Amino acid sequence: MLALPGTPVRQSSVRAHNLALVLRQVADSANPISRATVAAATGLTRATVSALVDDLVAGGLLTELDPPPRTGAGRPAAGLALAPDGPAALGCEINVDYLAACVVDLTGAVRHRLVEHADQRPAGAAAALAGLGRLAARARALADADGLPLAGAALAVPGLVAADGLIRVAPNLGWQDVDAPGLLRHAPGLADLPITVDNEANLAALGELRAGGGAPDSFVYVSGEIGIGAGIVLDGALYRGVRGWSGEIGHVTVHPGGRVCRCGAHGCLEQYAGMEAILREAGVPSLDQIQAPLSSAGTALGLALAAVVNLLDIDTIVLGGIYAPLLPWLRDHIETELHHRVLTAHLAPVTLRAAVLGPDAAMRGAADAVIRSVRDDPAAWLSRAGRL
Amino acid sequence: MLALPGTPVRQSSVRAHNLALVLRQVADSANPISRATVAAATGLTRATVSALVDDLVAGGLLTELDPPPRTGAGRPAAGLALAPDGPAALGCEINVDYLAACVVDLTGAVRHRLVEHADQRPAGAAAALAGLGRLAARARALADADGLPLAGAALAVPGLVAADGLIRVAPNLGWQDVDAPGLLRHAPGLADLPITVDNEANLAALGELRAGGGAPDSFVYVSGEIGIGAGIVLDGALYRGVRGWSGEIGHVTVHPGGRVCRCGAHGCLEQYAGMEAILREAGVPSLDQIQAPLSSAGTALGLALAAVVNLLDIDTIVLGGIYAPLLPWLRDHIETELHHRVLTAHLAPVTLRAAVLGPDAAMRGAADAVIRSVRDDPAAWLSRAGRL
DNA sequence: CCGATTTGTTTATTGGTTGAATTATTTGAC
DNA sequence: GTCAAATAATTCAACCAATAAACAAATCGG
Repeated sequence: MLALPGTPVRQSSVRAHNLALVLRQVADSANPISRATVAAATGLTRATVSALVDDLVAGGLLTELDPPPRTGAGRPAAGLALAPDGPAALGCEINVDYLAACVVDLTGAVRHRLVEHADQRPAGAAAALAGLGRLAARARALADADGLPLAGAALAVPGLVAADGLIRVAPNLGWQDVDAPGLLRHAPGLADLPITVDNEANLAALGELRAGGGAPDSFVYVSGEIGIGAGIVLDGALYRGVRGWSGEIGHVTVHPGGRVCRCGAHGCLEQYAGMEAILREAGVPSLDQIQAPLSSAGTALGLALAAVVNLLDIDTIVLGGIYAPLLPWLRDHIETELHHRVLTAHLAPVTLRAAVLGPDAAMRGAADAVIRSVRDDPAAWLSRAGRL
Repeated sequence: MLALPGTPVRQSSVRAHNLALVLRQVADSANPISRATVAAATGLTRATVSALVDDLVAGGLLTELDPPPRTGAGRPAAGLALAPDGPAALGCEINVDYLAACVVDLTGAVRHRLVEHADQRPAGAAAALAGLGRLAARARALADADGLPLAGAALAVPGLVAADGLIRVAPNLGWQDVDAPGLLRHAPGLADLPITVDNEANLAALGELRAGGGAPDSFVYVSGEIGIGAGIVLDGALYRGVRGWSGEIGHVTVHPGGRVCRCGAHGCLEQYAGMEAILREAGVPSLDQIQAPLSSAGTALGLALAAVVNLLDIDTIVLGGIYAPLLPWLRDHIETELHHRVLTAHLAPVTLRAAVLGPDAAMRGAADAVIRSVRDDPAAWLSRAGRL
């Protein structure tokens, strides 16, 4: 995608697109890759690729490495790879019982990781965001020490986030209408960085898209915590919805007329498959006693996921949060419902997978979102880097 | 969108993009519009716009009209508008009890419309497609008489269609694995035209997107017939799903453990809000006696639509097929469920609307899909027209 | 040591947009 | 009735980016 529809295209947009194309080709290659290979893979000329690579190297996004092992006759290739000292990202997360921040470099490697366990509910939003600001400042200092320039910061929160970053509701934190970007803009660690705020499940889904061992480019990520959220990835891009509130699978009805939910409705998934529901039914949480509640949780999840698959024709479901370790006990129940209720189940299978990133998924996804924005539009970074 | 991500961009793609940009600007304007206005609106130079318009006029996509009423001093503008004699499209539909074809010109006007009522089930797929071929031939003759070149044909069918146009299942026709494009390619009226096949609800949704009085660019179109399908439009584009089978809302569970559906599952929406379900409960179809079944149909619909809104954060639902005329009796029941079950209902309203196109929606949408493809990529038509 | 081979760079050409100058056509003022 | 102002559209030189083809660099195999 070169330009948004509705915007004119000039020659510079061509260059911007092709810079991104070359960068992506290098990023997607496991090993260092030569200019000639990039040219062959993209369809651009070797001359053009050389010129583009020059810009990317000058801008600190690519580095030239020792050539890969020789393979035959001819001049040896110069290896290209993402610059480990290129623009890095600050990924942050606020959740009910912890604050976290991490620094991820352009190659996707986690350079630093800071976590502060503490219940965030008593002190309120302002205190939590102030605490996060301090954590971010520490992370930033570590990045500075490594000589890493920061391209931006992203924050994952368990709630509904508007397009401008305003947190409209975070039920499990008890927050409402919190201006997170406004409060963070003055934090010492974040003062001059572009900050984005997004829903925790959305960002975790992005994290899986990037890091997940061969995640397909359309899937649904289900994040099971106290609440249940989902991140919907369609054709390799997060689908946020008209107002940014997509993925509220926790409030899909699975038993009309069933238990009352915190949201006021009856029979929401959250009341049958949320963490509290499972623990409530289990009593003492030994593995044996958790079998029965997991059966009803799995069935409820399967019911809701069947609706997702029927509506969206998704072929992969990734379970994260508490569901990832529980998947062996949930799988049969979920798959029974999927097979039974998905119209196309007999035409093509639906894959059910556990998330690979674990509890860091949202924070990693937040950082990845920033890294991805640089990788997707290197021209913007180059002109920004030129101005600094 | 200039090029698919992953493809290189050359100067010719710039031209293709800007041709589409100019054409869209003219198409979206209610009145004839001048080159200067297009330039101002798009951000392109007047010189560039002139050059692009020259190509579009030469290719038969635009025509120059008398200027709009004068407004002040200065040379009067030449009015530009879509050419009514430009490339037209053949829209076709096969449904349980009729065949239909229409010719729609570049401006979106329906030039011809042919419908043949007859139950298509007894004779089988080959006979139905042969009948459609004859109908298409008649439509094509009418287009030829008007001097309209045809850009392509699209066919709407009530079933699951694979990416290559193969009809995998059409439950209400009793079809399975029908190679519609293959059978139609040899029909006299369609011999040399590119043919696409798509699901009826998908195409009807596209029709509403174009024709619908101010349809927003993300909505769900629900097509109520014997079966219930949905077309999902996200950000102005049809979302088809990984395999093209999205929108199967008819088989979303609304009463787990409820009535057995034709698909084998229990409690599918179709069993509570499908045409047969409504008529079965109503007995004699007088308006008074239909109140009670509409109440349970509306509630079931609301339940399924609440899931759609919770998952996709859609703010508009368009009801078509039998639901359009029944909306006054359904509205309260649907809205009650939406208000009760949509997590974000109190933050932003969900609009419920009847379709404006009526029973022709799918056929119109089929034609519109072809017209849209020309409008979205005029460069392709120009080079094709040049070769002919 | 020399030809074959592959990588990367240089150079002239081409396609397409831009910006400024130019031409065309009208309104309004004197 | 003529001229100045205003707006629309076209022409033309300059520029930017990609291309193609020739060229330079570096290695292997004999």
